Amino acid sequence: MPTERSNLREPAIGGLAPSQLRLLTKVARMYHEHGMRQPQIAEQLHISQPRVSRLLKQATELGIVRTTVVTPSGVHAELEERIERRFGLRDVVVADPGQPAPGEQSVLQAIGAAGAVYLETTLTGGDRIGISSWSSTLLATVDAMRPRPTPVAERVVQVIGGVGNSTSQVYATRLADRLAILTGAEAVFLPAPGLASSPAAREVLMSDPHISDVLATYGGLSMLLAGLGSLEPSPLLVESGNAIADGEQEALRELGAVGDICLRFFDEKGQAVRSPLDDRVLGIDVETLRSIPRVVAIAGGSRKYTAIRAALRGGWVDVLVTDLGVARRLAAEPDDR
Amino acid sequence: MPTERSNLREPAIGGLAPSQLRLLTKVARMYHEHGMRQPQIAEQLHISQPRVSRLLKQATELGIVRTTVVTPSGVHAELEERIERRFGLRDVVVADPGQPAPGEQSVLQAIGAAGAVYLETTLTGGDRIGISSWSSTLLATVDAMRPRPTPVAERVVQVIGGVGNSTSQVYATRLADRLAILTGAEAVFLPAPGLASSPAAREVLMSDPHISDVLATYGGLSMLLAGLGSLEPSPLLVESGNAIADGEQEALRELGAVGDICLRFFDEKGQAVRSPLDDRVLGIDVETLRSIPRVVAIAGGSRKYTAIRAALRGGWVDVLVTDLGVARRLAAEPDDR
DNA sequence: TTCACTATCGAATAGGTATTCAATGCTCCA
DNA sequence: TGGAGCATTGAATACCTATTCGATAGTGAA
Repeated sequence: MPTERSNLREPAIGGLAPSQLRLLTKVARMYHEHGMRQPQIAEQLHISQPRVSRLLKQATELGIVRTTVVTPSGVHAELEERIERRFGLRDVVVADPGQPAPGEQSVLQAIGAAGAVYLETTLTGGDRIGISSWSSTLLATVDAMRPRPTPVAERVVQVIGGVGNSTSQVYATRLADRLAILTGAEAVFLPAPGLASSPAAREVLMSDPHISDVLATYGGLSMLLAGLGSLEPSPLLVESGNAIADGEQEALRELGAVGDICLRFFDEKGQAVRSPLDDRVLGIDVETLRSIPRVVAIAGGSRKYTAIRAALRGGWVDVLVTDLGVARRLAAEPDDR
Repeated sequence: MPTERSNLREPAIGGLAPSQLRLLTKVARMYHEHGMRQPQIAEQLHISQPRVSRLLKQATELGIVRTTVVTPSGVHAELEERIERRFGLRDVVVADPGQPAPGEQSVLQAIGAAGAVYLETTLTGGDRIGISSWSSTLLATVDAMRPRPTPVAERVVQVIGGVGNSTSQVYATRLADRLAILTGAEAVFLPAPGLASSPAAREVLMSDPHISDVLATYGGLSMLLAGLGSLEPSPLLVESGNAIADGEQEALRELGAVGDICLRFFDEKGQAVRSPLDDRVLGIDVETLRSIPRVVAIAGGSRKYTAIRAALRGGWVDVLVTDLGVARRLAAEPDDR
């Protein structure tokens, strides 16, 4: 098959003579269909290995070799990519509750499972994880995780105090505890309410070494696992004794707040909303939060849509785990950047 | 690297959890479509480079990533021209499976890839495409298409209802859906069975506005993408629950039918064969079908030879994408016009 | 013919990927 | 409960591929 003479007039498809095309297809077949290595092909055709490489490249450019990725049904790769691009996220995971109009419970379960898988595959060791507590979404996530015998994280730190009465405070630390057990990490609790009764009370608490020591660890976090709060009443918040009084919620809404991450509120555009509440929150501050390399938000359900969108717009989040419904709406958002 | 597998069904969820599939697809797209290097992907997804390599390998094995070598047009130019002239076609594309005696799977892949290239090069925008569903050939075609950044078609319309059980009905719409996504077009589905249980049932269905609205769009199609059916049992038809009962097939054969396009049957000479079935088919009718400016048939394999020849003789088709074996036989046909 | 320019080629090697290997976890059976 | 056997993992690395770079040949103008 070696060389042909350079024919004068040939139809020339793609700017190339058919003889060239035949060589291209031949090499492409040997490589892609017969699995031959380039040196083998080179030897058989009496050409050099770099030449084979160049021919293959050319064949790909000309579309003679085409590689396609078929998205299996039930996987929403395009959707995820669109959201990643639109909001500049590192990773998006879309969980499919598998029902046309899923209830909150199904959504919770779906994103919980997806979040768990995400953590299981991406926590490989050494991470210092912050976890915002009291979110039923995070609870669902942690519940769906399988215990790892080998430590896959160094430390799990509670970045927000407990909320509400002492019962739910316990519950808040439980989340951090569970995650720590599951990942084999050391757990660091924040033995304090998430919301002090006054700025002064917060100062007092923060001067307690038990607490300040914990706060000092926030700077070294490599990852934050957070739920997103919406300013609609959430079942859990209500249950846990209305951490944020109705009046305060109202005030926040009037300031334009639509949601929060770790009790730091933001408006529709994702801009931080300052409020008197800020000085009573016992937890990670905005600056430290934003300096964490990987902030993973797990949140879904139409009730939280506005909050999720705002969090993405404001760049509060690097990785989002959400449900199909929210994902579709996010993907349909006009690009406002 | 053995490529030979009798993988005749859908994307092949090889007993894997959806979350696994999701990751496979994600990695595959990052690598093959976005051209990212493995270390990059590893970093972004917080997994190790060897893992990325293994995931890619697995994705290839599962058929999520498929690489095909397409015969560039022009290699078989003479053959193509001869068939065009003999049967008065607008265009013929001959795909070379590249093996002396290719199995159905190789033929499928070859003509699928060739069909994909044909579509990619001839769809330039504004087309309203009808697509006949449930054809494994069309599936192979759509699977081999690369996504286009700009929309190249206006609308993709399903011109035949689904066939068989509800599972394969979904599968039928998926084909239209995929094509719509790939071309950036709006998808219009026909939410109905392709074959009603009785003429009366068909009437009822057709009076449903969801369905009649779709039927009304058939008149404006600028192009039809169709498979060709032969009256030999096809693996897919059998699998999807014998849409056409054996007895009916037999009856059709006795009427002289050798094949169909969109469930409209024709005999050896390409003449339409009227049968009781006609009044049960929910899809495009013969007259509308024949008025479509460009009917592209993608079909190959010796099993379908008689049907293909008949379709050409009857002038059902303007463009044919087929395999080398069929092409050679077609070119050797005596001119009987 | 000569010269300048460009295209093409292969040796060397940089770059990227797949595999090996040892460690560890899981499953199943005694 | 213990442990044999199999599966999975990432670090190290062998392997394979793509690119660089200098050499050579073709091309066209003077």
